[in-house]
Amino acid sequence: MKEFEEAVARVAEKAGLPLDLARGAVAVPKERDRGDLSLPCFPFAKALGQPPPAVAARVAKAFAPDEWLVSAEAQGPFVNFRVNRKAFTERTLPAAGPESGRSAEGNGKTIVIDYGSPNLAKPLLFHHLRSAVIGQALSNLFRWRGYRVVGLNYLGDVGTALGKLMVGIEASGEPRTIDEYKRTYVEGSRACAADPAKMDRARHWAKRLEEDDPEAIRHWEKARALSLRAFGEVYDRLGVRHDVVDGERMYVRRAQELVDRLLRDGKAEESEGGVVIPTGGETPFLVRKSDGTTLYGTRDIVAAIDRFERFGFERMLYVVDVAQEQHFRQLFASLANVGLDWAGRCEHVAFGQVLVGGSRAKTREGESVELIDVLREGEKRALAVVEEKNAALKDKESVARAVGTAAVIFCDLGFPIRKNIHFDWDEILSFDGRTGPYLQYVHASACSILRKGGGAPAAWDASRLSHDLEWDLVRRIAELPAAVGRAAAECEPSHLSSLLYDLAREFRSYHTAGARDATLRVLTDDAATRAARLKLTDAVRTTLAVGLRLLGIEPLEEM
RNA sequence: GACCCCGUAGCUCAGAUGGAUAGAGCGGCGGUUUCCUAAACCGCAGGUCGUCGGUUCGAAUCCGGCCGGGGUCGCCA
Repeated sequence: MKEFEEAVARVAEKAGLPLDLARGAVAVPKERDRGDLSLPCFPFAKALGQPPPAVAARVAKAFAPDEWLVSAEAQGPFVNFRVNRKAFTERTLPAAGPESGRSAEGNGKTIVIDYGSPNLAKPLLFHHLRSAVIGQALSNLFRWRGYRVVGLNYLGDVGTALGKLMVGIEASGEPRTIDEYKRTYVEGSRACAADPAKMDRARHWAKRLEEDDPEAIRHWEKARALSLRAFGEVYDRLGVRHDVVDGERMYVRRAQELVDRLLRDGKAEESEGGVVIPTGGETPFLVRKSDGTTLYGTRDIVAAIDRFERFGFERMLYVVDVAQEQHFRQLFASLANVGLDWAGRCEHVAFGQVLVGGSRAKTREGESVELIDVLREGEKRALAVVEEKNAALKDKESVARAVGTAAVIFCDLGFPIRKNIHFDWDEILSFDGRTGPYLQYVHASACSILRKGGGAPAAWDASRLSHDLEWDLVRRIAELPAAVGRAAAECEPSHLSSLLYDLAREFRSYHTAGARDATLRVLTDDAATRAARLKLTDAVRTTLAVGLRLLGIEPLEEM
């Protein structure tokens, strides 16, 4: 909290150190029992011509207790301060409400987030999870910071994959259900792999679709409607929502027009039978193939322009696999090179890949697992645990579904997104340890205490929270706004998930300490202590709930 | 070959702006349930932070070389 850090800086100033340098030096000790705030004195040593320990001693000597700080102790080259716990607690706990971490920093700014990007007529596979879940968390985080967010799903709805589906349709007739579509696609895809003539046929269909051939469009429309329904089932479970659903096909015509215009304006040039945009440092960006058709990258340029015109964004994030880093570097360089001054507003939020047995899961070889199957299996396993642990619970099915989903989501958001994920059923669907279900569990146990204790009291006395375990929790709760801010600023939800896990673990530790020592129980006999502890428990509960919702995980009251 | 990422405990990974004894989870071993949810908690074992060098009062963190792994490198998306 700002006031307390400022108080430390002012002590340093009193000792004759430069105020702005002191402000930047204030830190939180890594070992929390050393103190609440610290001042490493190395930066001042040179300016004052004194060794750091001497500076530290000098600062400690200049200290006098005030309403913010109660003690200062020089320990070697550091000065460690203890804050006025009562004052800090009285500010922290009331702030931990349902609006915790919210800010207005993004007011008036629009951010477009492109996440999901499934392909038509193909099921969502496990590795599609990442873009959707990370993108949704970023949407939530930026909305919480006051931005207007446009969550955009950009469908892969052109290209030879669609052609392969058509080949399947020609062989086995028009599919009626999603499962039939899936089978038809796989059949068509296999046929094309085995027979070059079929592959040509698929390319032919793809071209017809690009040329707005009515029959091709009719198939496309049906495939689109059914696919969206199938995607919707998965997205609903994951809490993934989009504001806009676009697709590549809407840009095919404009892509050709763009290439013509760029050629006329001298922004693009012919090369080896195709057309490229020079990108400076990067490899030239191919925007038209020698057969005259455009590529997805061409459509990406048109899409970016279209989105800028439609939404007037301050920033646009592409939440896409790290393997496409070079593509996006080329894309952004191309946007800049054709003279779009807002090119710098586009960013690639790159996440790691899903590995199966050490190497990348490939969609085409069918190595990956269907996402819906993972979610169903998670629900099944969670239901078995619920039956075992809490058979009397009502609504077991929906709890099990929430728990299974939480496990899957936390695999994506519990660690820095750039890390690869090793696919393993038991790892993905683990409910033990540092997992989504653990966070739900701790939240549920806090809810349980509050139910038994009659909820959070209106009046409470912060000085009753005198135990170190309680102080740890208060400090942790105070970190939420900064964690949310940093998660959004760095597009890194794990800054938030890490804090939630630390908070949950410390609360659980506190909770079980009450089992060994009855004087530490929240629901203790002394009314004033009980009220203060209930307030603390409620702040923990609320902080977990707010954080989990931002991650897209449902906080459960019972499980 | 070029460019990008990565290398921390048996396994999977945390360690923002360089700072005081490098931390979790899983797995292993040993404890804890007449007590607010044991999906938990407490304890123990386990690390030359790939390697060599540099910058610095101080390096897992910054810079360079090397070794090892992954990714990408215009006519797929």
